[in-house]
Amino acid sequence: MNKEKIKNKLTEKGLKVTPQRMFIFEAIYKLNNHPTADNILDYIKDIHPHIATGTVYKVLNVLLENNLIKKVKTENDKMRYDANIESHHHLYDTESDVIEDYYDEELDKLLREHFNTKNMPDFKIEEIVLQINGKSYNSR
Amino acid sequence: MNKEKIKNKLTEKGLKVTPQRMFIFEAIYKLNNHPTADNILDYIKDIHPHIATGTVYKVLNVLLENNLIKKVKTENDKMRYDANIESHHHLYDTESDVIEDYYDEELDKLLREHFNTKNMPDFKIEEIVLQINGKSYNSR
DNA sequence: GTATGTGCAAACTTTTTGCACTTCG
DNA sequence: CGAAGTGCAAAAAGTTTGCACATAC
Repeated sequence: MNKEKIKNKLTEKGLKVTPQRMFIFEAIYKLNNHPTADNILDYIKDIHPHIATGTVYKVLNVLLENNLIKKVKTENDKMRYDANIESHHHLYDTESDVIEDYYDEELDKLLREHFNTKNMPDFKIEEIVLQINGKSYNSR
Repeated sequence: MNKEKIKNKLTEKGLKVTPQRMFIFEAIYKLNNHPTADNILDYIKDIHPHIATGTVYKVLNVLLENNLIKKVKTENDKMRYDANIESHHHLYDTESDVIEDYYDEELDKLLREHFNTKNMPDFKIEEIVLQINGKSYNSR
């Protein structure tokens, strides 16, 4: 995700393009492992020591309100942010607290079919997110 | 869930049965709509005004560590507690922040079958929780 | 030029901690 | 009786807010 694209995303939403917004938004892409506000703050403050904590939170909230990023929460964990706004599922490693994105079109199709036949008159589904808890054996 | 059963659950885990633990645990059952710590505190303090906030948090953490209750988290929301430790899914009303439990054996079977055929060598699944986001039209 | 955004510090909310005292088993 | 639990108040985390100043458009 390059600077030009990030700039366009801000402009499309009618948001002013400020340096702070640019590098905070970039940071979420770079820290692609569902960073916490704290991760983002650390990363940013290394490069731009003068940024205010309040500004980072304000920018995160503006990006959230404009659907440019998402929030992710898991049990035993604080709020995290995700620059990946496509619909996707999460593999959650219960030991390390690492969240990995999980895509599975076949599964999504299965779910769509299941809930189409299922009659749920009281609830209008907008989105289904699977949280798959377990242990990851990734060599990292 | 009666007092005797709650008492047994504590004893089985080798936990001392104190009045505080009894009525905090009971409160989570009674406030069955995935209460926050704050909901629990309000409820308890009405009946037992002398209980300390710290004690409630300590008891909640003891119950969690002993798998007697679960935590539930959603985006845009604070931590909640759930006395229902059976595996189940959640219908999350994005407008009202209400979480309803959702059971669907057929769906669980579908998921089991799907992930059995799916080869995921790097990940050992322990539990799958669907968060179904949408709008509830429940007459309440 | 003006609406919008930022920096800063203070405040707020939620949760944890340390320690003396109390209670369960 | 001794280990474990509770009460209290202080502190730690995480996040929000208000307002003067700065900047994008």
